Amino acid sequence: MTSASPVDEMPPAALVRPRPRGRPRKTAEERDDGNRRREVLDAAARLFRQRGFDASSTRDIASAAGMRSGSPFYHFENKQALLAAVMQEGMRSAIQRQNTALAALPEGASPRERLAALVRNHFEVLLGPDSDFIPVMLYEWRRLDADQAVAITALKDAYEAAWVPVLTALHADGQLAGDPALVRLMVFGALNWTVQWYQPPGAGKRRRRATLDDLTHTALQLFLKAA
Amino acid sequence: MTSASPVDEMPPAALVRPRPRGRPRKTAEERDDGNRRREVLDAAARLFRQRGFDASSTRDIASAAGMRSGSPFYHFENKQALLAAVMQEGMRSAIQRQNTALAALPEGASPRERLAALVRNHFEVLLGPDSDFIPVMLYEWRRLDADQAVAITALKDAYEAAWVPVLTALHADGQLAGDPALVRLMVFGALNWTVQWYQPPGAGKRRRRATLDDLTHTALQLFLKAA
DNA sequence: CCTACCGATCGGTAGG
DNA sequence: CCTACCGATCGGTAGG
Repeated sequence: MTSASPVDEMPPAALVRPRPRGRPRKTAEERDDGNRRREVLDAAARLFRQRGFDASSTRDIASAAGMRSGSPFYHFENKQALLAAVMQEGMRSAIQRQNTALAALPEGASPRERLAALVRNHFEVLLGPDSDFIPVMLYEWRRLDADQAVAITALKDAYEAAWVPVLTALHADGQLAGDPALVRLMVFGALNWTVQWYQPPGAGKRRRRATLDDLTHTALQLFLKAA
Repeated sequence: MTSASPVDEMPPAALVRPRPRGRPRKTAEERDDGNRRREVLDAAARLFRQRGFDASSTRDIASAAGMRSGSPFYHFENKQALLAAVMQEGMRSAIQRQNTALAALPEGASPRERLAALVRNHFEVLLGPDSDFIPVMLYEWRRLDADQAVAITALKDAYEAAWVPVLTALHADGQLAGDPALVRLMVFGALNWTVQWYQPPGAGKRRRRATLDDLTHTALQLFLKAA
């Protein structure tokens, strides 16, 4: 700009007149710092997923969280750290859900039943409610720096570790064919790619759309040999 | 900027002294417009794949093609049109390769052999030499406008159309299980996701890395039932 | 295709 | 967390 726009960040006139210290008062709960941080995180996750990291400005995120443009930087050092936080929160939540899903299985659950639980939970994490975080992790890897990538990779490895014994058992049992390392990557590919095309069965349903149970069933049919 | 940088686009001093009309003369072949356009396209594909669309500036692309910053706009109306051109060129080439691969099959090739040819060709298109175009198409969809998306979708549908009868035949034959529409999407997911992790067997091979034949073999093992 | 720019937007910050 | 702002970069263009 040749001369910085003088009304760049002026608040609405209604707010500036009786000098209400910037913003309407929030309740104690809303003003809690951790809470506001969480709102920034949620807004960032949603925008990063919808438009991508680079196409989401920190101003967009601030606005979506009901803040002024500079305020996200009170909670996060920079935009990249916000991205890393979205990914970390996504993985933390995903690992927790996965542990819960596995713990809910009956004692002597078969490898097949275990895989069904893992796949179903994975679809929930990718496509269910509050599912913006993990897709961001899957599709915005490149924006992390080396240190951040290491930290997130550790979480991702922890998440995937639960799959290894299940896939190994199925392979040993003849229900899953092919080099297990490559098979695991391809299975995750088939599952993760749903983010690109899946649309939940909403109100405007011309044809019947697939549910997450449908996806799970189809995936198991596709991958596993014996019934 | 408060005052536009005055040396913003100055050429190197060596070029400015005896006034050689900006640039060293190119040979007739290099000066051909279609050729230069192709160089822009190739540079854009490579950068869009490596860094993503938004993270690749038109200046980066110009520089990679040996041009000044404004020159890509002589060949393409804007950056988005350049992206669409990358995708179109990718699909044009992919469809041509696929037709060639199918035509090379023996007369009575089985559905299994046909699938192997399709999968192997798909890996070539995704991961082989000159494979920047299709990954860009897969991962930069969101940057297209509605009209561009329609045009590219038509090409993508044409490419995928060749798979449908093969998958249908395998399903009818009991070699492929699950709802064919969902199965097709999951198969493409498993294949397309390789872009995220596959690294070709290069010089620095600690362990032996998978070849495209390995990937093809594993994919068929994973998806198909009977031997 | 280069030169020489422009207007807009963006990430980020000092100070309160 | 808001105010008011900065420096940098970016897509794009007129004219040659």
